[in-house]
Amino acid sequence: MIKEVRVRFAPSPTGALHIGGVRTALYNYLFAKKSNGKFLLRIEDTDQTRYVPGAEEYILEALAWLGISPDEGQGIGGPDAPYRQSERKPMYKAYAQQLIDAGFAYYAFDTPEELDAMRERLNKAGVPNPQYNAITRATMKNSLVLPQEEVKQRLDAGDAYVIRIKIPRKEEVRVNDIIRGWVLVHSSSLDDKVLMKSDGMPTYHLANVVDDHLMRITHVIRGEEWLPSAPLHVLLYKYLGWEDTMPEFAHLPLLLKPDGNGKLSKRDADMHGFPVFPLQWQPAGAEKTIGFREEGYLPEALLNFLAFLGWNPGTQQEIFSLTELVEAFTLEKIGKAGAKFDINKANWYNQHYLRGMENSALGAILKTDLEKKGINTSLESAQEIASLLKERITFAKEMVAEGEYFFKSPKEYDAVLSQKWSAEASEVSLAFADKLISIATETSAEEIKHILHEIVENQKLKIGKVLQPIRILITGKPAGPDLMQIIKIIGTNEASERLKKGVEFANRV
RNA sequence: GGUCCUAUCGUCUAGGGGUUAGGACAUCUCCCUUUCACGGAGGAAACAGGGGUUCAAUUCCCCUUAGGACUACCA
Repeated sequence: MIKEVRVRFAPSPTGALHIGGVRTALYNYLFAKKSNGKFLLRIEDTDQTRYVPGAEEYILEALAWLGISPDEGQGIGGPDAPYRQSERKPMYKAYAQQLIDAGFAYYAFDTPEELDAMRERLNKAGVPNPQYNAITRATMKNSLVLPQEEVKQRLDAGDAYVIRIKIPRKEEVRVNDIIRGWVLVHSSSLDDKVLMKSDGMPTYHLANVVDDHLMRITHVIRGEEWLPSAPLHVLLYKYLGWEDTMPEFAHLPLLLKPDGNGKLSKRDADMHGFPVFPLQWQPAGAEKTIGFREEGYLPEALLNFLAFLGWNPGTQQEIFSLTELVEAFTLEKIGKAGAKFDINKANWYNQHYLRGMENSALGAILKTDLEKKGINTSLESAQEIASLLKERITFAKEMVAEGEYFFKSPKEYDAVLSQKWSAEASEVSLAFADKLISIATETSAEEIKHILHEIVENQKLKIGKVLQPIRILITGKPAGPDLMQIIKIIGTNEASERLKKGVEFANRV
């Protein structure tokens, strides 16, 4: 029987989920579903000082909004609960002890001051990268150099200590990455990383290896920033005796800022005026940050966009539903190089998916948006307006501003009006206004068009000469959906009034 | 500085020893339309540089350059 695929998304609850994290979650989800496996959510909250209330709920809500909720994990439950590392605290200690007993780890009693002093001393001596390693540990206060008696004494006395991994002096460590192939690192460039902190909590390194093993994770799919510590993790699997079941690794290319280089940050996003968080986020006492959801991005658009940032199916198809993504996804097709975050493309995807939305859905959105502005319309009318507007917007929320003229007579007229204005336009507008007031309310857009054309023909004019000025008179804007439809919707009386008022204005200027 | 990763149009990318180096976004032109948008047609636009290997390198190897990540008792 083939082992079930199990992957995890393991964010740390230190704030809102970054969009890069969202993509990592998405790839994990896609891979899990493609393989008929499980997608787990584990909360990595071993740093109690960085814990932010609400962050965990935020993560769950964000994944739910996108439709990539985990199968097991924090907030869902499952066979390996608890899924919050702070609640798994006792388990780590046992494995750390196992490592010490086997001689792969040791106690270190150095104070932060002593560590600083060591680094400073080494810096002065010209060592560019001071490390607690095979060489320097000989000069520090740890169970490798201190007399056994003193170690026991300190331990019994409750002295603060950490547990460090004992990195071998000379050993080639190999990591096989699905995306990058073999990565070789010499152990001499690694340092004796802390495994257990003095507060009794494990560090990420120990916790993620222990949990991934206990949770039977088969593939670790995470950001490239973890690649440098992957050799350490490989060593841990080996020292813990779990080499045979060690998960496979896939280190994802980073999401880069749109201009220049470097990891995409919130600052970059703010500068360019787009979100980095899926949902809005408001830390206690701080300012609210808007998210993709509030900005008006559709989940399917964001997902499609994100999926293509670093991955490509190898075909010409660019539009993929979540189900199609699952079907097409493979880790092998993930690229190696970082991808710049181009919000333009995201907008295009959004526009695309928006156009695919039902008028009824769009109409409902427009109706509530209007209500917020104190304007009431019927759902039918909102739907009709939405159908006219949807081809010319990127976000649903733009409908209110774009279609303002459906509800309000224009307060000002676009400057194009004065250029296009003429005695003929004035005459036609007035004649049209007169006609409009005399016809029945249920007159169709087609008939209204016919009436206008008749007037224009009688004057021996071309429609193009007068239509744009008339449009501006009625809507205030030089562009928009079919004018006759607009007139039909706002009503012939209203249109007539707007025309008269507009003509007066235009002739004055 | 050290370790590791990376390098095809402006951007996301396909491709791969011999191709007119393909697509999408953005951009430009034209068509459609009363306008804008949508849609349609077309254009401009790329293999970082230098060495190898080879009959042949954008593709394989090395170096350079550029960029990035990591370098905490943070994840």
